[in-house]
Amino acid sequence: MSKQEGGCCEPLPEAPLAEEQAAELATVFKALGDPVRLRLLSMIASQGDGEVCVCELTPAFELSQPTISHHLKLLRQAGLVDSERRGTWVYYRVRPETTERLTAALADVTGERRAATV
Amino acid sequence: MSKQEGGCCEPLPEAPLAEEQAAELATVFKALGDPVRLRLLSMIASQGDGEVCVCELTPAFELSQPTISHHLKLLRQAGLVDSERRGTWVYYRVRPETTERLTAALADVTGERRAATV
DNA sequence: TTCTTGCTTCGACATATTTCAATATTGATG
DNA sequence: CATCAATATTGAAATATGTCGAAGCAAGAA
Repeated sequence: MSKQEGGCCEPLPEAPLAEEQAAELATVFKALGDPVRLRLLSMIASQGDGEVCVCELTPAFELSQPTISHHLKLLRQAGLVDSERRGTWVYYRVRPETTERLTAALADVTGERRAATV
Repeated sequence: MSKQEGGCCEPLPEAPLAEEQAAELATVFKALGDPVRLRLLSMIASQGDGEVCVCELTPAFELSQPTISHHLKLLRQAGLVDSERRGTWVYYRVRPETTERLTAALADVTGERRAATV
């Protein structure tokens, strides 16, 4: 007799998203939670050959070079991109494993169940 | 003669993601960039009837009730959830328009072009 | 009305983030 | 070797964020 139609105030039986997973996911979303990093990622992803040199990215912003470098580092730490040095230049590319897992996780969190989370 | 295979250091011709859109998107991703908010959203989304009372959400965390309220406010401001008061209780539900647009935008930013952005 | 319950808002504090200038590092070149 | 060019790292300042306790507000009950 404690739970009827309008029933309320019973703690949810199970947490759909575990604390650990939430913390991990949050790190990635946090990396996307900045306009500069979003544009950087978009620029990297939209290159046909999948690679972009830092020297192509930096002039697209009215920010100092160290600032861009810092944002790229956060994207890298989130696992969203990878970097490789070739000669003097450093090239960044998207890491599809991460973005695909992220897409799946987003669908999961928002309730658009589409496929099992990898 | 200025752009060959190993060519570099030419600023990208066009920004794939405009500054304005990036700022908007970043707001939503920023809202997801916190473990508590991710779990809140997940809890709201995973309810069969699509609605969850705040009183069901709060006890799932070891945080003060005002803190939970604050996180819910951020989710609401990001357009991810909606709230409605019924009597003493306040119910939250997911806003599918936003989550669907977000999914499309994520695919766009990460290069997984799947469908036109709504 | 007054009381109680559920939730939000306010004010404050500690921590995190964003940004830059200065410096360091790495690799190519003279 | 010395020097230059492309990135990264460091250190510091301004701002933003997460958290709490206290106070405020709305709705039902006595």
